[in-house]
Order: sequence, then structure tokens, then C-alpha cells
Amino acid sequence: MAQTGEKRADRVLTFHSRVLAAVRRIPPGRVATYGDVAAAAGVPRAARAVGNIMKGCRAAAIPCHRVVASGGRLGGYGGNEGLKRALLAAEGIVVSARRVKDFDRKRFVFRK
DNA sequence: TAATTGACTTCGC
DNA sequence: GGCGAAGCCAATT
Repeated sequence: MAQTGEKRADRVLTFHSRVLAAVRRIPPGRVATYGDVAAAAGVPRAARAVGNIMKGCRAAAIPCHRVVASGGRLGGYGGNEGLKRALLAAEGIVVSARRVKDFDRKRFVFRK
């Protein structure tokens, strides 16, 4: 078998799927940065790619609103960052001046 | 296949 | 604190 071992889950789990899976792992009341999600997907520098994927998350099962930019900045949300801010507030995350309060404390760290 | 785009990140002014 | 430019990555067209 294995041969090649290839495929692994790389075949069914593309970077796109990995990112979505990582975002789903973010518990309520917590937030993660694009860079963190990218790192969880296997590419710490793919923050931009993550943003692209988030743009197409469309699925309600993906709490894309829990993904923020570095420094606790809101980042974006399809042009409705106000909505993102409301969703975060609904989970207990306080956002002030487009920034997450106590971000360092609310930030979720992906664990292996 | 190649080129463009984008919800990023970091540094500098 | 705000604005601009460069760098890096994957998806999309």
C-alpha cells in the first residue's frame, strides 16, 4: 500500500477544505487570524489565500465571522464588516474601533 | 496555461 | 493613527 501514500487526504482535502475545517474548529467566543488559519491549513503565509476562500465560504457552517485580521483588526466581511462586528459581539467578543478588545485573550490557537 | 485578483501581513513615512 | 508599497499564496477567470 499504500503506495505512495499519496493522496492522503490531500486529494479529498485541498487547501480550501483544510481552511474551512480549521475555521470550524474555532469555538464560539473566540477568534483566529487569517494567518493562524492558514498555518492550521499547513501554509502560514497563505493568509491572502485564506481570505479568498473565506470570501466563498457562503456556507453557514463556516463561522467566517470568527476569522479576523492580524492585530485583532476586523478585516473584512464581504463588505459588511458591521455585520461581522455584530456577530462577534453576539458571542461575547467586544469590538472597538474596528478592533477586537482583548484580542490576545480571545484569540484561538490551533492545537494539534 | 497564464494572468489577475483578494476578507492578508509587515515595514516605512 | 493613517496611508502606501512590497511580498507571499491559492483560487478564480
